[in-house]
Amino acid sequence: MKLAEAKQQFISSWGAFGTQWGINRTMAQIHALLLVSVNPLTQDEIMQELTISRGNVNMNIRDLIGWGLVDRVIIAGERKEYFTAEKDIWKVATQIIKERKKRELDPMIKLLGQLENIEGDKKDKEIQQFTEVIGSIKKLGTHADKTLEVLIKADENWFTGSILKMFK
Amino acid sequence: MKLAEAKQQFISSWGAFGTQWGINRTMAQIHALLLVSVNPLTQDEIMQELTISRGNVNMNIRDLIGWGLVDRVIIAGERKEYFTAEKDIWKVATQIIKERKKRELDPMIKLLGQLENIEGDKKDKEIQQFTEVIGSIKKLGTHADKTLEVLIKADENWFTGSILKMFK
DNA sequence: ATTAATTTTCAATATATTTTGAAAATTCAG
DNA sequence: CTGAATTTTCAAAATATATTGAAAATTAAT
Repeated sequence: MKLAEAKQQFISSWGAFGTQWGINRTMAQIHALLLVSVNPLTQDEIMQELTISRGNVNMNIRDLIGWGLVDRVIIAGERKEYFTAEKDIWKVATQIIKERKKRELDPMIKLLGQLENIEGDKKDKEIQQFTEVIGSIKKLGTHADKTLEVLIKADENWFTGSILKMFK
Repeated sequence: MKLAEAKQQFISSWGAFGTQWGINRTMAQIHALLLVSVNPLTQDEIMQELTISRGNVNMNIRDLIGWGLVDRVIIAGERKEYFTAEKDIWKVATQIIKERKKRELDPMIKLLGQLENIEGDKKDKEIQQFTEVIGSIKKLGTHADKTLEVLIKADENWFTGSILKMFK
């Protein structure tokens, strides 16, 4: 397979993959494009490469920066801003985990905590089952939370082998 | 908080939570409803409870059955079908993991394998970086795949005991 | 075999999400 | 400070996704 074709395929598939996980297709595609670009790109280059509008690039780039996956790069003597993606996949993964945990898991656990205390007869079958289900989801969530916490803090070692240090 | 209110809140939040993870809101809500229902429900009861159409209930119930999260229940002497959800949250979680792995992670790893072999000069910076990025994503994916495989096969001790050891 | 109850399908419709593009805001060189 | 280059915003338009509801198919009782 030729490089250009493979790049296209990767960008397109990464976008589709993201969609299945609740991530905006274009955001995933921009991320993919920056992952396989050796040099930082400008908004115009991204527009051209993916044939999408300026506003779309701008908004999604900002989101990606918010997710900590993309950085602005200032190139001396250049007026335009450039953008680059973290190439160390381990860092990318932990960053995504960290953000989703913060944005979604933590609030869910908090909510479940609020739903645990139900007024009424503790012997009531309905109440019993409800508290049981809520309690166990919360427990599972809390476990996952702690596990991910450790995972994020762990160093790259368990992700066996050395990756991509050359591009940093 | 009253039970009815808490149920409502749980169903609604579970729906919103699902949405963030690429799961149809209604499907998540039906699942939540069945999770907190002591007895199996009919399509009509689900329609009423969530104020959604018959077709919607039917399609999403079928999806949920496809995900292995909901079962048809035959009640002797009753013409209508009843539906119930697995209440053991550990089983629910492993089932979801298993399905998403099969439906999404495995195909992605397969694709990455195909993108790894690029024609051309192996010394070319573009080609080098591309193969490096694809390779490392594939490696991470494979690692996650294996980890989840073990997780799925493990019994509930993972949940109650300490999953954390693995990453230390 | 008939028919009433129930489930399933799917084209049409409604809703939610994403994208555009031009105007406004900002930045910075001269 | 001025104004051209660049970035940002956001209402309107386009697209994608979910939902409806009635007709068709299936099921099971008589």
